[in-house]
Amino acid sequence: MPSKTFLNLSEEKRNKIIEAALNEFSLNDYNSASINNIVKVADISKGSMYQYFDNKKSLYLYLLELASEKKLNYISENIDIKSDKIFNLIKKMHLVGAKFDLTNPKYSMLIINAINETTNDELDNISSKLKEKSDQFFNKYIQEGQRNNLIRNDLDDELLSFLISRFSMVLIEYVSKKYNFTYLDLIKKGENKLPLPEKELEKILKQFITVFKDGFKV
Amino acid sequence: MPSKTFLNLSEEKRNKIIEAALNEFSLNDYNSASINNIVKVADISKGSMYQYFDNKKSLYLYLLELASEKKLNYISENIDIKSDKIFNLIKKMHLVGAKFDLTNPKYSMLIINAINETTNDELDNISSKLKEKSDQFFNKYIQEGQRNNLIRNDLDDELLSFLISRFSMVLIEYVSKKYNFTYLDLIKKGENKLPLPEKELEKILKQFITVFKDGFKV
Amino acid sequence: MPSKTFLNLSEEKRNKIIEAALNEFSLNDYNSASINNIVKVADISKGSMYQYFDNKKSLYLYLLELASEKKLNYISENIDIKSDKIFNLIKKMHLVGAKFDLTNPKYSMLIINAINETTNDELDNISSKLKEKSDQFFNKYIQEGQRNNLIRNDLDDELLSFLISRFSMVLIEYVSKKYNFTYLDLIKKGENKLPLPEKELEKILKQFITVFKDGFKV
Amino acid sequence: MPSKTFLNLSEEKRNKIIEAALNEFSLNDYNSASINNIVKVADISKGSMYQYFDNKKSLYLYLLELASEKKLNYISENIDIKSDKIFNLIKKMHLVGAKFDLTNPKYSMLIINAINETTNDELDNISSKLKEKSDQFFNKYIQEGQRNNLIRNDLDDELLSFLISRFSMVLIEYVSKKYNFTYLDLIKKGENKLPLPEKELEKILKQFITVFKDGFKV
DNA sequence: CATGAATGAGGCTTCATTCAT
DNA sequence: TATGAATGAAGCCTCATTCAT
Repeated sequence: MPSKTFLNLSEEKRNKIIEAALNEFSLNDYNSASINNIVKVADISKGSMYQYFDNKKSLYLYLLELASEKKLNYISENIDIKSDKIFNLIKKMHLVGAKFDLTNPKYSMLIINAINETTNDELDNISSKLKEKSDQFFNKYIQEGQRNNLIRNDLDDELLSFLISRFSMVLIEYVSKKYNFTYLDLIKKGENKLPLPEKELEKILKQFITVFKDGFKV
Repeated sequence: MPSKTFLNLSEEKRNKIIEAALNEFSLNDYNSASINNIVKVADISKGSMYQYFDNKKSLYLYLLELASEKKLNYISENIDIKSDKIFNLIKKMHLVGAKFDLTNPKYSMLIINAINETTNDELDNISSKLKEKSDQFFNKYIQEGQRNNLIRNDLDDELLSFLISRFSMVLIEYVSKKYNFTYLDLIKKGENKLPLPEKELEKILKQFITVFKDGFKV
Repeated sequence: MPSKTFLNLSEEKRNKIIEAALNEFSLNDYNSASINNIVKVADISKGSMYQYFDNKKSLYLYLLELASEKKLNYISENIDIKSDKIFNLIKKMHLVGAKFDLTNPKYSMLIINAINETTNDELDNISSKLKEKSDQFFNKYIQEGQRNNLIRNDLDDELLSFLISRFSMVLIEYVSKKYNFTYLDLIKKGENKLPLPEKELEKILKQFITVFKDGFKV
Repeated sequence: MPSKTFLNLSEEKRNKIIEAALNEFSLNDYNSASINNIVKVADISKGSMYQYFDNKKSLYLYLLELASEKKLNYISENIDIKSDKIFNLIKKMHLVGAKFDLTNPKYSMLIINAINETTNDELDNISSKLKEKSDQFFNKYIQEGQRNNLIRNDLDDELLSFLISRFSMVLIEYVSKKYNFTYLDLIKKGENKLPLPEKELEKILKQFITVFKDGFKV
């Protein structure tokens, strides 16, 4: 979505722009985010911004793509898809995903905000698309689990992947509630460090997986 | 939150205003919703609107209260809290909740939008408050279930209620995905009728409950 | 300026309205003062206010008249015009005037604000009129002093009365600066009590009179 | 306070805007002055104005600074501080100040209006600040006069400078009263020319100084 | 005589985008 | 390629006043 001009920019300048835009779009929803603010913070002219990106939407979608790519890369770099049993695999996916979110709160928040953009016509259902993508990602593993008789077959695979997918989206919310911090704090502080010991994160995930595997009942 | 002036209005006029505002706030997030639009549709002057409500926020919170009240009333009228076993009770709650959402899509969408207002400082964390309230509502039943040894005690009750609570928020999303309609359609058409047979709704819920009760595993 | 209706009101109600209006007009200049606010605080309907007074200006001028009258009464009650020598008389006038201002800050502030209304066409030069009135009041005494050879005759009597008159308008400002309080504080606290010992007020006035009588020079 | 954008404008355009704003703020108090009016007269779009200045206050403070600077420059260019005896110096200061006011009525009126802004919280006590500055300016000379035994030491130097300072603020008022013109006339006509012979101005000032030096008494 | 609902003009401000240089 | 000045629609909100009941 960005012009060649943008891609030819020095990395430093490009990053400054991305950083400024990321900040704005992670702290505001699409409509409330302001291009004016972004160019001010990035210290570039408005004309330049519109030479790099056709319009607000284009910039937004580019950032979103960047964030998605970054997250996917992080996950695929930190997980060994094949090695494990299904429930362990799912646990690891969530663990790695959560670690990405917590150490890249701006990117993560951007994606969350996009998922919340349910009413904005201008963005052609970006929210639905993102959710669908996530649902389908998990669906592969669910189906495989069912084929291997590790996951019960009397339940709709779409339902199961929907559940897993949605809960991957609120996991951080639970963690932050339990450990008393907010995304906003993480974003404002700057990032990089886990706000809780990894062991604790794993404990929570273990419980999550137990629920999904065995259910609530005694 | 509304002034006496508003409450003294003829019911017809009051409803026209509520309807117009509801429409705007269910189709747009808080910032994007426009008072100008609302007064145009309600066919009143801007000055009047501001004699009814102190400001945009006040109108919004009033609508939200209205919606919450309406939903709670609907649920308490359609459910017999005491009569049932825990998992049946939860199933019924969700069934009734879903029925409300599907037959009152504007009110429902308003609440959903409020839950998505995670970035708007002006609304003093309305999203968190709503979620917290829902979490605590379910927590009571979870704790009771644990006391009665119907729900396992080795899992954090907050985690379990968090899961149930969040699930109640996305249930309709799954239903609409499965039955190929969208909230927007329901809102635009006008309301009242379930867009799918109640039996089907129950079937879906039965599966959901099975998952929560027994888990994914074979 | 008020209607008979207003004058026939119970004293209590009338005072409530006056008090509310006084508050608004002492804390805001004419344009910024809001009838809406006044009726809200006075707890009467807008319709009533417009039955008591033709319009904003009419209410304002009424209050101003009230304040002027009150101040003049206070002064004439607390001073024995004839008994004294000219400079003593002037000193006493200022002392009494200052005491009125400090114990009736709302009325006083209203008058000060009116004197500051130099740009508002709507008020037909109320500021000039008030100043002129004050100038002429002092002019009588200056002329008499000159006739009696107590005040030098080589200086324009208008200039001298102008100086005395303007000084009377800023006296409180100096006092409040010297004694570290503000009109706003007095108004907000409620009134009645001198914020400094009367002796101190007299000391300041003694100096002032010395200046006017004998000048700066050694 | 203005943006670079504004400073980069052609002098012609910049002056047109300043002129329009000056007009509005000299003829109206802060609250009553209208940005809408200004942009209409200056023939620019509202959006442009807000690219030049952050907000109304910023524009206002810029004009005020401009006016203060212009007046100070005028005074320092037309007076030889060192050469004179104290009372002569004070007379000259007032003469030069009065000449500035009469030949730059818009700037002068703007400052006077600012001094009258006693009730507006938004302007953070601009009135007090301006007065204090003036008081302190004169205080230096009063203190020096006292050190050199030209001004009596039995009177509070703050009181003396307060008096001189306040009377510098009303001098023009007396002149215009005596010579039958108004600021408004000067502003509306355009400026530049003294509305009375300089000799006459000097005569008035001579009397003023006599009062301050020698007092009223025979 | 009291009420209070209705009004619409006008207030300040922000916005995404364009285009001549 | 970069710039930054220009725009005008739209945002929320306040106001003094009127008039039917």
